[in-house]
Amino acid sequence: MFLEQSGNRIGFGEGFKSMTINLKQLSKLLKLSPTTVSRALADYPDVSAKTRARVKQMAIQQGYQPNPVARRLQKGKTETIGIVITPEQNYFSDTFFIDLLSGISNQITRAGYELILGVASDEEHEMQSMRRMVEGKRVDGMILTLIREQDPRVGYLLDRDFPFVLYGRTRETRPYAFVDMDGKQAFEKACTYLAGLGHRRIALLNGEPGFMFPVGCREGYESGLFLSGLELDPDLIQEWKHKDPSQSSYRWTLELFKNDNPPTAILFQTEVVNGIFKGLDELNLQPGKDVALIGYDDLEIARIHRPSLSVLRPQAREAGQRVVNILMEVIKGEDPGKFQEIHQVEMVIRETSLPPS
Amino acid sequence: MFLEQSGNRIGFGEGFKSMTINLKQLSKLLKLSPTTVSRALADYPDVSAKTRARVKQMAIQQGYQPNPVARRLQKGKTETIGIVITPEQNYFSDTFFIDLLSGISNQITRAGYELILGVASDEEHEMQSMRRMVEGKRVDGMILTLIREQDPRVGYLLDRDFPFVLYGRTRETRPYAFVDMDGKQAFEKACTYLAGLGHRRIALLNGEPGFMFPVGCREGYESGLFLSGLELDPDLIQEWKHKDPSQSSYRWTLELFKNDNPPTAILFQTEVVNGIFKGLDELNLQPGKDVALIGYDDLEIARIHRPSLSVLRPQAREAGQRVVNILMEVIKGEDPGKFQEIHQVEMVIRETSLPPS
DNA sequence: AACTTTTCCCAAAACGTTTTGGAAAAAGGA
DNA sequence: TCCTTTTTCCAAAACGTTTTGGGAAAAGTT
Repeated sequence: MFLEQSGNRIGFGEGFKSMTINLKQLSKLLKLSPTTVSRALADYPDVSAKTRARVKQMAIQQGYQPNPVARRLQKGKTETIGIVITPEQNYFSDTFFIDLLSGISNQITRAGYELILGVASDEEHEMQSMRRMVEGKRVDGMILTLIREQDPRVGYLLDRDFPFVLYGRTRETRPYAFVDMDGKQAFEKACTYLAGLGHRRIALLNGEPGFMFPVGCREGYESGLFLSGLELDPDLIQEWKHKDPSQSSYRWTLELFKNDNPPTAILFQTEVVNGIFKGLDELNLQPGKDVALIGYDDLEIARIHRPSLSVLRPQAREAGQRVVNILMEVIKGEDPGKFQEIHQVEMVIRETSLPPS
Repeated sequence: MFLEQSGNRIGFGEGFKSMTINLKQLSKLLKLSPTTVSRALADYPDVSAKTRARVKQMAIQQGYQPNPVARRLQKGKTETIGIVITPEQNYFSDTFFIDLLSGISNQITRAGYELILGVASDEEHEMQSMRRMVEGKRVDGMILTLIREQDPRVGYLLDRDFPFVLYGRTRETRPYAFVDMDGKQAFEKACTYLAGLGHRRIALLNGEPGFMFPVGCREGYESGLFLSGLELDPDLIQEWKHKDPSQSSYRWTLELFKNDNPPTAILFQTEVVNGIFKGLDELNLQPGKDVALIGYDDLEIARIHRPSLSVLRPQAREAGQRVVNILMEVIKGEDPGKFQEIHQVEMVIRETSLPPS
């Protein structure tokens, strides 16, 4: 009733004619069964060294590569990891995120997996894109970034026992796997460093509330003040908006110096350094000289600007690789609670962290 | 010899237990054959309206979604599109690229396809990542960006008749599909506009040679000068480097004004505006007042800066959507040569394009 | 009533792998 | 020599769809 399987078909209206060989054809060439060929390539011990070598050589010669789709069906795995990004939040354009993505992508490729990308315009589409991946059986695991304090994605994935790893943390009592930067320790370190230089009025221009990262920054800042015997002044803490980082940070910079007792140093995310520079410029204050600055993230601008910006430098690439390695373990069935990593952040002292004048 | 298929298996050491129903289970519930259920869901005419409705309702109620991996195997398609990005070139961090990616991703999702992402550190890994996708049968088509004048990727894909679409163009005689921005027309427009304001010395700070985009920019610039009856002065054309855009553009800005007869206007890619601002600042020249500026790409900085930057604004999102629609046609077997689109670029006049003082 | 056509459904094949459960052949042991 | 163990290979099943090629029942047509 049906034609004998012919391997390569001539496309009817199909642009691309596959030139590649499949397992059945390869096994015919070798006068072996598909079973044996498959097992030889997978280094099973029940195929003799001689035939294994013969199979491998022929496979290379013929350029054979197992069809990933067929393998996925048989293995019951998609061999695919999903990630959803939200460009609206002016986050994706940071080089640190690209580094993270780069680490993730390379490690995924190394594992023979695929990374599929969703781009969502807002929180709702972000969830929708993730659900498509999860409920549509399109991925084996998810990577989440830009974590909020209350993050519905985490609850969603925990509820259905779906493997995932956070880059960051959230408020959630159930155990889950994450890789996070130690923002607290970083800001504490920066704060005590500045205090050690003699600064007494240190300001914090923090990220938008609702996200988890600024929480750690603030904790570190407060702890740093405390350790240095400085008092916390609520007027010296401001928050910029994700919607327009430059604009809001610019305004807050001006605001900070309306204070009767203005700061001599500012801690912030490097992302908003342009707004700060602009504000200081307008106030005729020299960065580094009149006001010490330490930013979180070592962006290009930090190195290029004169004076160059002292920064806290998270190792995003390494973190990305860890995220993937952990996710692979979780997919294998390991307990996610075992994988909770907090990475140290190094401080790079450049030209904007001098003692107060 | 084998167990009757049981649908959901209990995972042994597997983290995630699929809670979803498959076609066979759904058909059993409906007391229909899998064939009929499959055809009902696909709106084949040979299933009665009544059962079709019944099937669809049950499918929704049970949350049935066909397993994409199984469908791909049967259909002989991966339903997947590949793209490789190279963060090193400081290109990926531009919002215009994010817009492009956003358009691409949304349109791909709409088609029920997947977007897989490769991140490559250099040209060699870029090719390697693409070959993995193509030769490993992991995608049905490729999207290429950041196109070089001589681009080996294009020849590679043409040679094996693999579907692809360029965002941009290259030097290649064989027909291929592309969507490009009309950089030539854009720069011509900006140039004649400035000339119309009375500018006689207009400089071009162009992108790195080797890439295709700067070629069009220069053509448009030269054509704009010609149309305005202005002579071309090679001293007014400089090129910045992808490696460090800010630094090189800063240096070239200083260089331009060492000229005996310095420019009164500069055309450039907005990407490097920080370098230019810094250079002008150092020369005590006010942007917009002393030197007119028009940048290509409407980045955040262009809107936020005071004075705000006049720009050429490519519609990256729309272009991304077109790239996907075209790629779908090419995958279907349409002649790629039919799809060669050049999109117009609008000019947004803001505060940096005044007549010379 | 006896054909012909249309409507509606389905069993089996196919996509290309990996895994299962032997089985034949070779080697070892008495 | 005969039995046991080890080595080496393989046929068939399974993954979950879609497509193929009917076929039975219902509806029209003479």
